Amino acid sequence: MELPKAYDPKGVEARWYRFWEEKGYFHGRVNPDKTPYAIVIPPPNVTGELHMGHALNNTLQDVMIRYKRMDGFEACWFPGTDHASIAVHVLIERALQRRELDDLLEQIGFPLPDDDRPLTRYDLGREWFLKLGWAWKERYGHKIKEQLKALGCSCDWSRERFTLDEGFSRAVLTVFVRLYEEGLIYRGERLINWCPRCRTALSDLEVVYEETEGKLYYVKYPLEGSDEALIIATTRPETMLGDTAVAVHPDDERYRHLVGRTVILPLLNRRIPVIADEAVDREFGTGALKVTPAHDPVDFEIGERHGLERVNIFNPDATCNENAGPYRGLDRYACRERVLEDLKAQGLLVREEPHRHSVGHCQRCGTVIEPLISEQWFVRMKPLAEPAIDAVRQGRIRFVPERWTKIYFDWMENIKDWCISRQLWWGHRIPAWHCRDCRGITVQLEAPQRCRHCGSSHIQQDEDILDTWFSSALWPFGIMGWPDDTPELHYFYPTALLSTGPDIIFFWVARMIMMGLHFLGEIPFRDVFFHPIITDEQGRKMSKTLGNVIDPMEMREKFGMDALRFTLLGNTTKGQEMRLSERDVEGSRKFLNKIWNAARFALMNLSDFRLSAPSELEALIAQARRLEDRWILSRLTGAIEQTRARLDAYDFNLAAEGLYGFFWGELCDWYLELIKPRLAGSDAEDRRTAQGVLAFTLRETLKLLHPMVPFITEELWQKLPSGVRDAESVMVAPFPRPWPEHHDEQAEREMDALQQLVVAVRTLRSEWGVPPGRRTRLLVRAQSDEIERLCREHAHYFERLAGVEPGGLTVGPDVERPQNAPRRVLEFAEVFLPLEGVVDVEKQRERLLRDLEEARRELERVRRRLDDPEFLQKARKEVVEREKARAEELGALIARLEENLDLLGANA
RNA sequence: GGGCGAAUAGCUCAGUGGCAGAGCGCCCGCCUCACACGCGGGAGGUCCCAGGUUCAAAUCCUGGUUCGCCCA
Repeated sequence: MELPKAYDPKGVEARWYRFWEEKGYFHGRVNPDKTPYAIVIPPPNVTGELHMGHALNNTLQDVMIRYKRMDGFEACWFPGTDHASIAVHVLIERALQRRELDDLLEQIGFPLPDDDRPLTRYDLGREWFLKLGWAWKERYGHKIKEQLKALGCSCDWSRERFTLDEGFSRAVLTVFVRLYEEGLIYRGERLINWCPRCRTALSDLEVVYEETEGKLYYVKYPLEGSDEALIIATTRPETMLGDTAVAVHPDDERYRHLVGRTVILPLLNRRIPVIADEAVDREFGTGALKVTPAHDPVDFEIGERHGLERVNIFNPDATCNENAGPYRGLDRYACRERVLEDLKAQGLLVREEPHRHSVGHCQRCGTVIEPLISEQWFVRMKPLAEPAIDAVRQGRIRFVPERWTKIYFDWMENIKDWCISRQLWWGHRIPAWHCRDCRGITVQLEAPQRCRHCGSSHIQQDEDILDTWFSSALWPFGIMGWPDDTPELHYFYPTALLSTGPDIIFFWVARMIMMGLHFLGEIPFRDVFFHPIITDEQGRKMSKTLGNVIDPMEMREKFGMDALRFTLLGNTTKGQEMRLSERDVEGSRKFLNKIWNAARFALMNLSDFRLSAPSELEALIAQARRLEDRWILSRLTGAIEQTRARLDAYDFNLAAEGLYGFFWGELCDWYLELIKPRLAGSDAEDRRTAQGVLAFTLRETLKLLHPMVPFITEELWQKLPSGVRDAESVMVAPFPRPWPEHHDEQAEREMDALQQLVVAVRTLRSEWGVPPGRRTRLLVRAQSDEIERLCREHAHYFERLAGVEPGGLTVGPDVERPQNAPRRVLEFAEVFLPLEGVVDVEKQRERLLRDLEEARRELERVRRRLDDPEFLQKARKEVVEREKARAEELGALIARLEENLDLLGANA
């Protein structure tokens, strides 16, 4: 069988994905004979495209699910997408404004205006907008799914869900109704975060604060019936139009006499009281605070405590309303300018100074948030949070890396009620009906005919929809068919793992835990893995505006998806940041090419290798006696143990690096090189043994690698001689288990010594400029019989790997150094490489001196330890023994180095 | 303002009490019959700083410096 010289992933990937899918390997069944292992995907936004964060997170999940599937679990990865209410609104509304959606609008039959003026969602109205949303989803919603497939994700697509689907929506509404009935959802007037662009309320989490260069304005508020005035400091002078008090700290001597007096609010000439409240920061500004309960969270609370009036001065789009008097109709920033001008004109603006402060912005559209009094729906979080805290505290749910648990506790223990209503359309409409007659609210699953309280038929459904995260919180069980009592829920819930970015620990992870515990009485997942955030080489977040985005699909095009996957895995540490560069992906491609070529070499040498059954293979390797065979099998079983342990601990980088090192550094660099003569040789039995060990090692290694690099491993698997394969696809082959009988410490020790000797010879050759083709003799002065025997028995190693001529090895305890033979001194042996021609004595002396110095330094350190009675007394016995042995070795090494230096002077 | 984390080779990072590591990059030599996406060899370190604990500290503790993230 002839394979191309280089691995070309094009075509391979799509072909095998289709193969797996058609075989039904991705499907997870309710199967009582097996232990379930389930993962639910963090649902990507339906209109989104695969970015590097998706690629990372879904690679991690795919690795785990493939690993567990191969390892005998009933694995099921539940996929789906999220309707992403606000994100979709922002996208669609922006496109409407640019009139980029006219074809879709036409398609759904919306009567387009004749001109090309920008459209808003209000031009369409709710019904048309929803139609447009679905049409949009139809057109773009498949993209991300196709990209996940390109990534290799082995999701059970037969279980795919969309959060706005009928079934899932029922789960969402059911949860709403039940929480309402339990008193855990209420409606009330509160100060909320308002996005004037999206024209909706937001939860606290959806506000991102940014440090902004602003100004602090000092404004005079005259005292009634006096020439005196209080000076307040504010960053938002326009909100003074809504002031209903001025507050000072009760212990502030400067102002104590003013408490209870009245000041005249400038511009509007409203009389407002001076009050005392402990919330006032005496150090800030003048220590006197203007109080605007309707537009500031702190002021709101002060207002609550003092029964102050709440004057809302803004419309939903952040223009001023009638309460702003003469400023009515102005945008909030224009209003600020006018207020400042007017204050200045009246001599009430004392001064202004630069001031850095943080300003809240809408997470989705970036508009500055307006704190606003408004009637909204809230979830009472405390009762839900308590069991969720316990679940993590008791270790029923484990966070990896562990440090995130503290962050979780901090947030959960100070949790605030959650504003869940949104004044948007794309989402789950709140199942509440308001009665026009009695003002009562009827909350139920199906649309009622009459008000539950007064029986009136004048009822109207609440206009608002639910926060997208409200539905996401139900994902782990909603995806399994809840509220119906499905077999999937019994079998796959709780899931084994949730993998996600730490940026949504509160948004999503915490809320899933709360909802899962509340509605199913059980945690939604046992482990939560928080992966690092991907940045560019300089540690900057990837963003379109910065232009530093690395596109996964482009990487696939250039290097293949396996290369991208392997790169991501190799960089998945337990840190919080992952710097990614295209160069890394290129490096992974080289590894894949290495795999390809090693397999190519193996397959070329296995073309005549026939087996009746895989069991015959195991019998064959069981009798392998040669050192390199025993060694590679021992290393293989070590790699198996290690890979399992590392994957189980979510040490993805270590798992990837470990396999990289085993495959390249051991299998390719040493084993393949060592068996070449046997494969080409005439000893049929020996050849067959080598073939067997090779076939076995390759087969098991492909399995080990498969979860990480599924495509290339399947491609190669299918080329294995048929008797070697123990499954029709590597994806369903049994994941390797360590073979204790393959553990062979002696083989590893011996091989290590031989490797050191070979490297020593190679180093000499390289340093002395011996041409690669030139063969030499080699003399080894062995420290022990064991080493002597080892060298004698494996003389062919030196011939094969170190350019030693056949029969050119001399080994013994007292081998004399020939003239003009550079040497290398190891701890257990000395090697001499006789070279014809002139040897550079100086070069040789330098090298020996350097080694000698290092050895002396090291011995000094070891001696200091051994001379210390406390060390001898307190250190563990094996440590002391090791140090003693080491001192001896080093002593011998130094003696030999010194002797060699003397000889150099004497006979060179 | 509060919290969390990081600092180790030129770069990206592993290493968590007992001999300082990997990949990439760099330098030297090679198309050696799987692979130049390769092979062989090499150079390169104040493990951020200062104290402390310990027989022993890159590793544990305290303080500091710088950077990153989260919360208010």
